[in-house]
Amino acid sequence: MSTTQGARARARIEVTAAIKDEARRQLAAEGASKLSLRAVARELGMVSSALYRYFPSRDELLTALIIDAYDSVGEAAEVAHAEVADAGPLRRWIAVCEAVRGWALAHPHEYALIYGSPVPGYVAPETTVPPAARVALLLIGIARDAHRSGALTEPPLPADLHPEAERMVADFAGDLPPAVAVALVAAWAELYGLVSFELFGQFRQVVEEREVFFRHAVRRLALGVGLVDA
Amino acid sequence: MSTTQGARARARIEVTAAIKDEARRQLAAEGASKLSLRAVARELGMVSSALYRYFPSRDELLTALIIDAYDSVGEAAEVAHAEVADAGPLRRWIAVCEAVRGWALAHPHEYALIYGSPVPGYVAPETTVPPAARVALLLIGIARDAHRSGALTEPPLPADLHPEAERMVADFAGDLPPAVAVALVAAWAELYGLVSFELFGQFRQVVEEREVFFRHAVRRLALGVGLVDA
DNA sequence: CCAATGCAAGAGCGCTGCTCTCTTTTTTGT
DNA sequence: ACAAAAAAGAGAGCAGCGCTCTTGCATTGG
Repeated sequence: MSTTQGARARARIEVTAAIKDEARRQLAAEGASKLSLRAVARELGMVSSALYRYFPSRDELLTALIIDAYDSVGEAAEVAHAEVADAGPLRRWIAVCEAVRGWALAHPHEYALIYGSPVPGYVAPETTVPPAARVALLLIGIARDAHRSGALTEPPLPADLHPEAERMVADFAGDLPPAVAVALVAAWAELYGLVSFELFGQFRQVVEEREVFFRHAVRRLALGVGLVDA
Repeated sequence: MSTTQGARARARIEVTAAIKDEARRQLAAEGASKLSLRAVARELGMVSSALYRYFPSRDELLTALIIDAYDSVGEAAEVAHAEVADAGPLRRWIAVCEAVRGWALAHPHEYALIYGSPVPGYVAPETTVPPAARVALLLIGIARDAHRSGALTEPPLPADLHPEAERMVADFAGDLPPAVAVALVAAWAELYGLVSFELFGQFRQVVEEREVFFRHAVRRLALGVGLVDA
């Protein structure tokens, strides 16, 4: 039934994809704020108003690109992780972090779109949540495996964070120790601090050997979570 | 001579300030991308073209706001630090970090302007460097004081980062141990990762008790730099 | 076969940053 | 003191933007 459900439906899918492709091209070339519906339409040989049959607004188009970007960085991290799936937790952690950094350097504007300042007044719809969680799930998985195999030393946790930590465990950290859940969330945010500072130019004239610096920094993040040196 | 160097010069200073004030108002209200020269001029009762006598372009106006924002967060951090100047390094570190977070929560759009995605194609001019360094200098100063008083344990530093670390020390870290300089830079970036994730909504449904979580996280950052528990 | 639907096109609204020209006002040099 | 020069404001205008509305055409399903 879905094989050939009319030339119209097929054309719609193709045009939608073409719009996203061209929009992604412009995004990569000039950045989100220069992404123009009219320019996309022009490049595709259609008139601007026709584009509204596919995306009800510029924000909706951006949302589609955001989801794709989350999926793209998530997949890059998953692929890099799969390549060292048999290695120790520390090695896997570093592989995921370096994959995120590599993807960010290769797709700076898409990175800025998802981890930079949110478009003003724009609230990400629920649809973006699952793809956004892919990298985080990888990191959680690494910690969980380490925990199961005994290669995890619990970091300290102050008393006033116990309730919060328990909630995190119940919500998404599964069978991880609460202190590890808290440390993971912090390390996750700190990882993006490192990537963002490099990408947004804050390391200019401060860090030169960015590759080795990053590797060292994320290694220390892993140690902070409790992953032991393998 | 500079007391009354003509009504014209004084008027120019006042008008320039009024433009920046109104622009900051709009920035705080709607965000950088909605800041409009025409709207600023309208609000000030002038015509849009007149504004170009004071700022040659929208980007230049934004740059002025960026510098002010760096100074604003820098001063907030310095004030908070001065209030606990006699305390131990850890306490001072936490005070600075919490001041940054507090400022960011109070001025989200200005924070996004300086630490979010850079305006596409926009490269910050050299003028922005000194104000941007104020917070970093505070953190360096805390580490230096701790080092002098012996309250600093050197973190580990892999061999391949030694040259980079030496360069950092020569460039801006003064008499700090190289390993501390590297750890400081990383902690600095990680601090902004924590603040950005909270501000840009990545902690939604993940971290609820953001205040205590943040305090704990930056405390661990300080420990990672080598500041010892006082 | 024909009515209903989907889609593209075009015109148009109000907004934007920015430039150019023209007039008025203030400062400066002789 | 007065003319030349510099600075500032006003207004029109250009090209671009997101978005809406109406109109004609093609495809589709009953």
